[in-house]
Amino acid sequence: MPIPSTIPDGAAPRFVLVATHAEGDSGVFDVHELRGEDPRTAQPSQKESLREGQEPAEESPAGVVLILDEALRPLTGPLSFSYEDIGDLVTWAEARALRWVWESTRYWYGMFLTDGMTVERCWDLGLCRTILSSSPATAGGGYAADARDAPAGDLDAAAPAGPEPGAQGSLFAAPAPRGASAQTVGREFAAQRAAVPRTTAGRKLELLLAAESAGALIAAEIRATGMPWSTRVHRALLEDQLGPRPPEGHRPQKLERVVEELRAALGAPKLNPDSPQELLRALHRAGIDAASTSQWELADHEHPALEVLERYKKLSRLFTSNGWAWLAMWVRDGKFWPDYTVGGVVTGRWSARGGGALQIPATVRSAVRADPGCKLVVADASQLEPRILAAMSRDEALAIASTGKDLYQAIANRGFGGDRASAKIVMLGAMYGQTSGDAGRLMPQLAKTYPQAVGLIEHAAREGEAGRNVSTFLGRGSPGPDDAFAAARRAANSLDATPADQSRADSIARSRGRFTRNFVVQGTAAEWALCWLGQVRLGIRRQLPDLSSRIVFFLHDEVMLHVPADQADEVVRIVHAAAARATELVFRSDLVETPVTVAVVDSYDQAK
DNA sequence: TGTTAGGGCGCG
DNA sequence: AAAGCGCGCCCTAACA
Repeated sequence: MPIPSTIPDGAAPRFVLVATHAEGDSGVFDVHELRGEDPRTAQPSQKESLREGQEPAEESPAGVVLILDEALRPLTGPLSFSYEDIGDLVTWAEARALRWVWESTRYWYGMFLTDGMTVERCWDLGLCRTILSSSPATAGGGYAADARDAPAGDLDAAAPAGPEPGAQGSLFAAPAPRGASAQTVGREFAAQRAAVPRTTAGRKLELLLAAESAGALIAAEIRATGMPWSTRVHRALLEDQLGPRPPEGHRPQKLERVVEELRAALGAPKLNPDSPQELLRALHRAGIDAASTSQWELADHEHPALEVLERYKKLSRLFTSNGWAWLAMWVRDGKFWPDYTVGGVVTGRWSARGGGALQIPATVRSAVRADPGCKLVVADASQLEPRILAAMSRDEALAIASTGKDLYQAIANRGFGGDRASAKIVMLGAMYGQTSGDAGRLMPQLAKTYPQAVGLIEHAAREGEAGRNVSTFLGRGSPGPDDAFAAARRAANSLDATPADQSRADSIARSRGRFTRNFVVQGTAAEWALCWLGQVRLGIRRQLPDLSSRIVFFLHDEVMLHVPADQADEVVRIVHAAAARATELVFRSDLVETPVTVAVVDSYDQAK
């Protein structure tokens, strides 16, 4: 592609804006309609139906790019590209450290990766829009409304200060066409940049947007790489615990035997143990006075059948959730393929769909194995949430407690007579809003010893109870109260409110308080983890540029890399350094320590 | 027959 | 009666 030759002398390209078409173009699909689709696996019929016109020739344009400078002035006109020839552009842009701006990293970068191309930085407009729309840090909090209501041209005029746009007028002043044209994408990008204020809050927000976008790159890379998974080991494990693979619709032998044992123990020969109703009735008949069949409830009861039931539940879980059917569905070519949704949780955590990627049970982790000559580097941020709370609240006492290896022991030693178990319960209880039991009883002591930390989460709880929103440290806003909250409050405030109305409203308010209380901590921890992950990625790209060490899994505060054995030591160093750097980036302070535990292993079960 | 709600449990 | 937070997935049961 003749990109470089079209750039004026002296111009400084900063962004590569990617869209499906220029205004007036047709014959290419609309990225909005493809969102959520995997370009690699989408059925041909679906893909083709999105193209207006003839058979999709191999040479057909896949989209257009526009090179922009810092002031978002286009340095080129919209240039069509096809998958076949975008490689030169990627090389050119990466050599200049440009940031790729697009609506969906999942879509565009997924495509790049299929063709073996990587990029270093991006701005994911879809993800950033979600953050900006609800962040209290956006100028006046009105980004969403502005973006919707502003007349054409205004958004461009409101772009951040910089060199004035050329006299010929900006491309983005044009009226919005339908679909993701370069003009639409450009206008959205300008609006998003303008929404970030030049304040401390804006600086934090910018970090969050960058981290979220980096996360999107990583999620796409994990999706393209897959997590090494040994079908052989998994099958052996299943046969060992369940017996041979049963015919469709049948229980495996060993599971069936446990069912028989359970029926005998409960004197219920036809019991279906998967039916909570039937099971509860059978328990009652056997003299077990339980209110539900959950393991938590049954732990308080004593009966020979309960040990059998527990064994049944464990094995049944393995069979239904991670058995042969799961293996056939989700493991291909020796890999499990996690499909992440970046920012899929309101707090900013990732969610995942398909295969339960974020719930891989300990029982099957031995099937996650490094290739020959390779290692898994498994790292997790120890006791992350209380450390995050210490940092975001600037609680000096808790910061001091964070400098040891074991935060809970340090808390125990100051205020709880050295009792680690109690210290942990009360700390977790404080972050989750527990009021009962030991957690509730010890709370006053925690509040006295760590007033800043407890004050922060108590304040978040009060805000939530009052129906107001809270925000993470970097500025991700919580969702507002739901309809049930408002309805309950209306009912409680009405003239003929009953005590029941009042207690219901109180209950819902407290529930929201627990949510907002936890939101600030869980959400800020997610931001830290995202920065950590981003720094791990950058470290690998820069220090091990052959890209054979790869991030293959991410789970809230844990990351796994698959690396050549001779790179393992360097990766371990990178992972540690990235954690320290993340803390500096987010909190601009190193008073609180955020140590990570790193294991170099051959299989996942060997980590911790 | 297909959809939805809720119990239960895996992960952090 | 109230009950520590956030998820996804499997199952049954209820309902259209």
